[in-house]
Amino acid sequence: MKDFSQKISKILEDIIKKEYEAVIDEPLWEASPRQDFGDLSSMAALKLASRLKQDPLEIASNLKAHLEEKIKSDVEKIEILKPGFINIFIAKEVLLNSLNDILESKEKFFQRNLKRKIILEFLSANPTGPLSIAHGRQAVVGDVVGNILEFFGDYVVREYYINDAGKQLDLFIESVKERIKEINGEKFAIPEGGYLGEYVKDVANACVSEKPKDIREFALSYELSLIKKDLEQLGIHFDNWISQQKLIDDKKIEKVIDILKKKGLIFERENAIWFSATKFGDDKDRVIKKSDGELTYFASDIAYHEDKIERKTQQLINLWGPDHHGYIERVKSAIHALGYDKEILKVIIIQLVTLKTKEKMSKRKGTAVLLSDLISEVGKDATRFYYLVRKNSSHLEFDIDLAEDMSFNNPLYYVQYASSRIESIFQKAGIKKFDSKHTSNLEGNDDLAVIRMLLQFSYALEKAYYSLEPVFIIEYLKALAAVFHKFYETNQVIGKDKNLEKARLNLLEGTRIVLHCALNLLGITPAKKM
RNA sequence: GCGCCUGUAGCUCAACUGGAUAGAGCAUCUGGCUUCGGACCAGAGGGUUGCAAGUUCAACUCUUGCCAGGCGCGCCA
Repeated sequence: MKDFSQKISKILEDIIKKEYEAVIDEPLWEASPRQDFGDLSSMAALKLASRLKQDPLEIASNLKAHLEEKIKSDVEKIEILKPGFINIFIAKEVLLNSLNDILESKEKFFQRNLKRKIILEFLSANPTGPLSIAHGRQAVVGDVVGNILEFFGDYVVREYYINDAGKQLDLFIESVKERIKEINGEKFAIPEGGYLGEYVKDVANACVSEKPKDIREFALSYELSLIKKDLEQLGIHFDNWISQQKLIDDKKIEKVIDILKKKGLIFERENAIWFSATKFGDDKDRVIKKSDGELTYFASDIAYHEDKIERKTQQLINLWGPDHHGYIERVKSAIHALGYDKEILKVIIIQLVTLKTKEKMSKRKGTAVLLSDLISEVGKDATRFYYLVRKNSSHLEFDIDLAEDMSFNNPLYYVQYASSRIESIFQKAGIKKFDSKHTSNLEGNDDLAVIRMLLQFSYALEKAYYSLEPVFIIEYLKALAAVFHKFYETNQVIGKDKNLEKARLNLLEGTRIVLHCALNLLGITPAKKM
């Protein structure tokens, strides 16, 4: 079917080239793989019509004639509707062959081999406290985006940038030191703007019992280990942990400042060193070295991005919180100034997360709602699933009651229930192997509807891949589960007709393959029993 | 003041980047269990897509101006 879709776009291109090329100066559509072939042919007719100021119906019927000639055997019928839409109905044989292809190649049927090297930086939360529910969304979305990219064959490096230099960490360490004094019964005072959360006392207590030589180092690794523990709970793994302090120690920042200086993009004002960001599209010039001689966060971020690009990377993807959107142009202008294409960096802003049922959470005094509390409340799979149900740019309201609801109101259960039903039938049928020769016995509308839905997975993946929006996988899973439940309701699998039974077991196996593939991409374990 | 996100059915959200009668779930109402798991399925009602103009064969989608909510505009990170 993937081939079938490509076949049709190829044929359309050829027809257009032959018949209409003289009047078209630019390509009709970009080679965007995001549409199915029906839309593609309709678009061709409608867009041609608007370019040529001709009747779209006429163009559509011309295209139809050519298509019918080229792909007669693959198509049941082609129809033309009102303004100029072309509907292509795939022949049964093509559908059945596709199912057999899925049975044979499993998830490889849907994979690609794109082989871009991508550095995916996400989360990068300050190591000054436990992860919040907002961090959780960034972590899960980042992880799943990575899975989707890898599924299409990209080489993905998952990277966490540790802000272990600068004022925020200093303040945190000061706060810890004051808490240690408190534990030791000494006079103490949390500094202005310092950290007041209960968790600061946990670190302080650990310091008192472990007596580390370097409190700063100890507290930092203590917090990082808490973060890693939360991530482990969610099944998330980072390939690289990049230390900001190390970039400073390695003189990487001096290096990029030198480059910029040679380009005449650095100037001094009010005892500080500035970068002329406005020359590259930013709305203000930015400080790189403060008047007290310290480097800014921005300065090390320039060095960090330069470092990432220098690692022979074709694409940088950063996931940031909504408070960083003003920061995008700043970093891009620096990338541009260093002589790279600023489009190498793609930033995804992950919008805020709120809780619908806040009272349920076992909130610890003085802290925001923690990711770890959420995970222990609803579990890994539900946490991951509900973090993905909205577009990245939309606010997410996490409904804990719904996530815990053991009923069909809960879309995750709806999806998992489909998985359990399939497993249950397999068990009852005692099936071990699937033979594609039986597939030809499928003929009912419901059977074919399931196959069509299986093939739609390609388009869900395309959309998710090119938009970097995992939500399309979720939407697809819900649609697949709905089609399956509908099939299940009116069609018996195990029955007297053994040939049909074997054919339908093949159909269920195809469904299982796709279901598992989609759930695995989301990092959710498919249910066998519920 | 400037920038970003959001506004669609009573509620929570879709709508494949300008396409076909704006669709799902919840809630409401109706029907279906001697059937592989009813944690399901079939059906009904419910809309001036925040408001107002504009662009064209076609606008939830693009442009402009308003209205409402959220966030950001540091020599913080």
